[in-house]
Amino acid sequence: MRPRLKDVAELAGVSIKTVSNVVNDFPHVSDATRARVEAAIAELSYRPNLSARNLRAGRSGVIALAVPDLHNPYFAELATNIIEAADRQGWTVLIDQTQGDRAKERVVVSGIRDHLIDGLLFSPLALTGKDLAGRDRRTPMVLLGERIGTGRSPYDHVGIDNVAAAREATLHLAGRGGRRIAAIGVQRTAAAVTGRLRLKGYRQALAEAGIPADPSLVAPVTRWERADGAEAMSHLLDSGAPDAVFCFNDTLALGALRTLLKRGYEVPGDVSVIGFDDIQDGRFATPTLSTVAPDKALIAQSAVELLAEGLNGGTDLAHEVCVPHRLAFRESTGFSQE
Amino acid sequence: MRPRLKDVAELAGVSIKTVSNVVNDFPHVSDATRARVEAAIAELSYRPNLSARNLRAGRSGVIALAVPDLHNPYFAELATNIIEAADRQGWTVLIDQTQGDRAKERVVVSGIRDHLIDGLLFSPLALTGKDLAGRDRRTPMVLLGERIGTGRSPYDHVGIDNVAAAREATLHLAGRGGRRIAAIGVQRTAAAVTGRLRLKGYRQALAEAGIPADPSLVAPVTRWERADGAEAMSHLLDSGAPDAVFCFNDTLALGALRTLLKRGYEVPGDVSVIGFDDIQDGRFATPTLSTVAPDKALIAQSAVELLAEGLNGGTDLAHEVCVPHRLAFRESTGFSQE
DNA sequence: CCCGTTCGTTACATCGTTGTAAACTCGGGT
DNA sequence: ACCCGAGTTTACAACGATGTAACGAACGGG
Repeated sequence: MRPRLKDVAELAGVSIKTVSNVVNDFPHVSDATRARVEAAIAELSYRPNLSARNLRAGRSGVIALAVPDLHNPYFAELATNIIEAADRQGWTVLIDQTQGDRAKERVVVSGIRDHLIDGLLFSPLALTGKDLAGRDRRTPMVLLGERIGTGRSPYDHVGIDNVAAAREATLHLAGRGGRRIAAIGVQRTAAAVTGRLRLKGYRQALAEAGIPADPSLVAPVTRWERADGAEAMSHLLDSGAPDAVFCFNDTLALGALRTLLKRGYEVPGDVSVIGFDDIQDGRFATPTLSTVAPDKALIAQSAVELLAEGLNGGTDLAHEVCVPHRLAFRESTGFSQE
Repeated sequence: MRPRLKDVAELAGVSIKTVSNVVNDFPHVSDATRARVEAAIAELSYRPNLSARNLRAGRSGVIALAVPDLHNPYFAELATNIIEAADRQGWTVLIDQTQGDRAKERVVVSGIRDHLIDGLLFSPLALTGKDLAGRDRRTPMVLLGERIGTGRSPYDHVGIDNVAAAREATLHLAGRGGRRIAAIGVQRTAAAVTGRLRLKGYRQALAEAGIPADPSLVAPVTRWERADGAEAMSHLLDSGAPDAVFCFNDTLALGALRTLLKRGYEVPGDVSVIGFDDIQDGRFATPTLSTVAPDKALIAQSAVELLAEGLNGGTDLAHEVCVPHRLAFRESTGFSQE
């Protein structure tokens, strides 16, 4: 059996509470007693039982991160950042994968794990405002990515300015002489908020650059994965090749790149490509991929801080954090460095 | 406050234990009582407190997965598979990132989380047999990837036959006419077992194919990341280009590919490339990357099953599971399909 | 020399759940 | 009418840690 406080206490010849006091670094323990207890702890290699401690404290020291899929490099990188940020707070992160499936996302917000976790970082894809409405608010939650529902949400939220970022990316393509600028990534589902925002930014930029919007240049996809990007690019090429493509994320862009090169187009010679997310893969693709780079470390840090605040009572007002982004210019839009 | 069994019991007018019996689906609860209790549970939206339950049961329903880094697509994909397999067992997975850092790996095996987790799936990079020796064996552990230390290990292990796989990959390159076959991925650190095994397979294949081993074609790296692959490839090209390259993982291969294309080499025309791991990125690289494909789903499934067995007492004998692999032939070695 | 103070240590109750064993209810057999 | 046993329900004691309040010892001041 694992040693308990009681075992240590007996070995050291003191009471259970004194051992507890030593373990928790409480004052008012004489040096002699402390030394004796520490020796006993070492001898038995005692470790506090977290279940018991959590039961007593009403906390578990574990937070959950719910993302669609770790295969997706963006979420894998985000998860890494969040695990690091949580570590600095002394928290352990437990990861839930929802596959962007609405039913699974509902389970996650429903608080199925409420007793196991102190807080939830949630990056939803398919959820609507309604799904959130009935949520039991005893476990704090911070939303990552897009806001959900209309109007004021009672939940903290960390995201980036998608419209502005998409606009800048598109303007960058236009600035390089793009006239037939395609967009890959709109989705049909009602919940695809991010895609709609990026489309909005894309359109704003076209208007600003005085380029007429051509609906045939907006390629829909079902998911945001390489295969979808590849396929969408294929369709675009079949119906009159664009001279620039803004992909709503890097994964789509890598798929598109693949199709372009396979079909003999030069990038950025014939077609420039820019993505979104700044995943590591893009930096080593051929050509290297220009992209919108959100500050992922800051997203993670902010989210964890908001959660900490929510745990300590926090304010009733929901916070909105908008994390800055920058454009990373690489070979796919004619730059050689970075 | 969150409702407890006691609150439900009072509302339903029964004892605490009866509620507990209903919650746990015990027999010998009359239909009338059951209905009354269930109504009370629903009304208060009661959920069992897992800390208390775990304290009582001595289990937590959580297992830990320790990997070097989720950025690394191989581990991200493995993690996904493991989370799914664990889910089927009713377990939640908690992820630790070690960065391949020996100190952090030591912390992981030392059982720092022993009270929080029921078991540990561990994919070590830097650990040696010594580090494992002192481990407290009360929490079962399954090693993923390479075996550690020499001789019989007391731990379950799931891996693949690296020597055979590397041999096959190298023979494939030789079969396509490769004569100057390079290898990228050996590491200097003593703990880099996987690299040594793959090197062994590479050498076996060369011998078998009657190709003299040329030490200048074996490129060392510090880590197994894209940048390292790119740099190693650069050195190889500077000192007399090879006509084929076996990279010890796909990430290295993607980096090498990048360098080759950048410097004007054709793949597979001038140089064939094969990797190891079958990460998704390789399927959409240009050209698509041939690779050794371990059965990741089976690795995950086997590991989780072994852990389950270890938890239920299990046998004292350590299990060795060798999961099959296959070669995926793609464009980087002259195939167009798959 | 006694008392009040401070410091160090202790016993006890408590967190929410479940296993054990005992108690209770009720109908049927004697 | 009474007992028995199957079927239900209950009280109580754990699981291991920690907050509370109280205790004892040592010390200095009056």
